[in-house]
Amino acid sequence: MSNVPDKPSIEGIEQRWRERWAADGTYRFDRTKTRDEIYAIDTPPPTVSGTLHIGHCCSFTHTDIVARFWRMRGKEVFYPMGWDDNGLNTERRVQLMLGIACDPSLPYDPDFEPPAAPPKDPIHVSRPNFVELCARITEQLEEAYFELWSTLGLSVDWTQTYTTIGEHARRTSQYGFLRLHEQGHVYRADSPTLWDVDMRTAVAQAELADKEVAGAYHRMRFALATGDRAGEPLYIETTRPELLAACVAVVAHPDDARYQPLFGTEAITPVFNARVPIVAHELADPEKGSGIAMICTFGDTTDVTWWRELSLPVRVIVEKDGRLSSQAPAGLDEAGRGAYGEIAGRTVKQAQRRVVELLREAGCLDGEPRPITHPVKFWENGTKPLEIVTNRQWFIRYPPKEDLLARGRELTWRPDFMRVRYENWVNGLIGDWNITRQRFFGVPFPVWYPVDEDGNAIHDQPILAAADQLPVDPSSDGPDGYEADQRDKPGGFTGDPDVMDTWATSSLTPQIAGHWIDDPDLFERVFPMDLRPQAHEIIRTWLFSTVVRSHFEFDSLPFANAAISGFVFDPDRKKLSKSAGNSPDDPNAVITEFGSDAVRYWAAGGRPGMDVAFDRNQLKVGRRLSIKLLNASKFVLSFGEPDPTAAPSQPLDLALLARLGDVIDEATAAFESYDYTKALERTEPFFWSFCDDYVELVKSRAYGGDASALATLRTTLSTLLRLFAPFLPYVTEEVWSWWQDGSVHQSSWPERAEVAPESAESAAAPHDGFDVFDVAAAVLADIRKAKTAAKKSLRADVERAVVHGPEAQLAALEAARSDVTEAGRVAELVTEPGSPELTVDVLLVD
RNA sequence: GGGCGCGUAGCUCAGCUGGUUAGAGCACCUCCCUUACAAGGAGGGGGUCGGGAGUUCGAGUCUCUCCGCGCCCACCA
Repeated sequence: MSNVPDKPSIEGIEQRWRERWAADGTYRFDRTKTRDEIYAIDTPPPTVSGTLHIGHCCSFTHTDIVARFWRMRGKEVFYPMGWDDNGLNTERRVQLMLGIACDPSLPYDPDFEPPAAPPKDPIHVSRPNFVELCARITEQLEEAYFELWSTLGLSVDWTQTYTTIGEHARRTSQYGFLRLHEQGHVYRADSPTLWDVDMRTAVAQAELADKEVAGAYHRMRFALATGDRAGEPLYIETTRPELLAACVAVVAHPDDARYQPLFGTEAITPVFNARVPIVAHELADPEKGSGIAMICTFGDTTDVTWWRELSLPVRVIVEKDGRLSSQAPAGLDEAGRGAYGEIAGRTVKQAQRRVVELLREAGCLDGEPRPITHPVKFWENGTKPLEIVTNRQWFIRYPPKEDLLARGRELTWRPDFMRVRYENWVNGLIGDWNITRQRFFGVPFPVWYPVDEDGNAIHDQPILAAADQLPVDPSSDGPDGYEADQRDKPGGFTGDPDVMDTWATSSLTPQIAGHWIDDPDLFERVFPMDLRPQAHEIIRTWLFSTVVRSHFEFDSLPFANAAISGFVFDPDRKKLSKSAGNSPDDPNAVITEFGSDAVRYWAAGGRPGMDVAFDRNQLKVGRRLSIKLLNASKFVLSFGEPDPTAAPSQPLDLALLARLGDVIDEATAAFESYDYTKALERTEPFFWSFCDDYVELVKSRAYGGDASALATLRTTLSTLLRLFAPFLPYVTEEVWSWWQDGSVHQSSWPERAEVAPESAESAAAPHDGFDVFDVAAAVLADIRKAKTAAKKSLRADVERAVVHGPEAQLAALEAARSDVTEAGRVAELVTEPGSPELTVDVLLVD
């Protein structure tokens, strides 16, 4: 065929075909299809504030492989792409990249440009400037992602894109909030909240990470104030002496005999001299420290539990900026207030140092602090330990745990054991979902509050935006019924200053991508979706929150299958470096070196849920496979087109096709259970065997124009290209274009019946289970072995080959006799029945 | 502390409901420039399946236990 190049090459095929696919709309979604004809994917919107690395290529390739399979299988694939540019991570990224910080009190400067290099001290900019710069940075990053995804060959419909900060997402997110409010699932409360003092925002339970940090046990002497033992010392150990002034009680386990007599009496704190009750609670651990702990408002989440369950007073000293408040807390005597004056306004760290000195001076520090390391809660991307402050926050009330667990069981997890992560998380839920962030680059709450005559916001009478106003920014838009100049005035209104956490929006990705609020017809065609591909570390956030929102809004799962991908490690089993650019795992560099198909081949080796090692070997193998496909295809096509009426008839050909039929069945079954790796593992060895054995065996007939051979070669090639197409979209498309019309990616997935009709199968395996192909290939291999052992070329002539073996195998060999003698250059082939094993004696011509 | 996963040739991995001498690719060694491909081809050596115990006629494959690695969760005094 004339379209076959003389020297086929994989260089540059990415650019050529991605342009062609874009021009042809090869992956365009046809929305006229109905739900049962559609395969819809809730694509993970990558965090564009992150850095591209080869790990991204891995999991996104997995999804694309699955998408391509279902498309060929006849489904209309809905494959959108989002960019997660919303939220705290983006802000942090932008602050670091540009060296800026947001100060909402500053006026907008339309001419502000950040310096080329980030300055040492951050430049303070207005909120509009800050948001603008966030948008600018994310756009640049999104472009880089788009380039990479396109080059990698993701069959995304690029007309179906969204960003989690874009207008459509904001509107959907705000509408979702209003719906929750309407249904009573959301409430506002003043509550102790985990707080990042650097970013100055609340952080949700789902965003926590423990870090092991150095600390020290300080053994402090309290004094008993009441009861029989008044005046005696009481020793309490703490890692946070700076919170001593916030101590509201001391607590021991109710069964702890050492402290039972003290319950109900009071103690006096050292230095600050506050009287605090001695209480009992089963969360107190007799094994830790001295077995009796001080309860502070608030040192950790256990303090919150104690404070809540024991109805203790509040004595907060840590402010939102991580410094101690200027006002001494209640309950201190005059000396105590004096002591507090020395730590007021200091950072937590400075305060700790000073409190220890004060303790020592007062003789209340028993011994020296004992250094330890212990786990401390951080925001997962933060650098300072979280503090707990009280603040007014919006919460989503979780559905009952039983309902959530039932949803988890209803969902098909791939692999199944990932369900446990979800169940662990659900079972460990504490409190409700705080969706409030005191940040700027996020979706604002569509809420205002009336301002009373004294100028105070009335927080329990929120004014909600109307659905048709959305999206609103309450800091610039006003509520219906008010004039703009009434903002922040007595009798006027004020906007809710906060934004929603990123998951409050990301939990709506099916609704955003499927256009729930503005295209119900589309939404009905794609929801609930078929597939949610995602990483396991965000089961507790993204997957969980999406299930919650769908449960509330639709009383259903948001998707039927969750395909959970593993991590990518570098060859030393360490996590991949995050540095982009010149690192060895920079995806663009890897693609340039090996080709997109090779990267996809490597990625395809990672089963759902399994960690994947970054392995240049596999990339090399993938590249080799791609090149082999080009060359083998060129060779097969070089024999010319068979007569249209030609059908495979020779036993060897029928045997090959029967085996191909098996491969189709296995690959199809594997794909249907999302085991794309197995599908590839079945196809690949068949292909190599086809090249090394079958093609060698039929060369002679093919050169002679034998119709059976030519038909078999072409049928097999067509089938192989389609079996490989989900994995190697470029090279298969390239070859397909040489001799077929249209795109291989729009062709149909092969079926056994096309290659191996029943009649042919029975003809192919007539020899007691020994098929002709196996035997012919085995004999050929023995002949090659003899030539190699004799250090001869494979073209060396064989004078005589004697094949010993069971009659059934020899009969199978007879069916392909001339193919074997031609391929092996055997002058005389003799069969000797009787041996239990197939062996070949080869006599070479000198 | 609880849970999940993993531990098979130097490396990356297959080995289904237990059953003949444990497989593949890469790497390594030897050979072959053969008219699809030398960024190729043909062949070869190499593992007692993390350790131990058990069930069984028989275990890489089931049970228990220990060791190592990774991850998730957990109330940080």
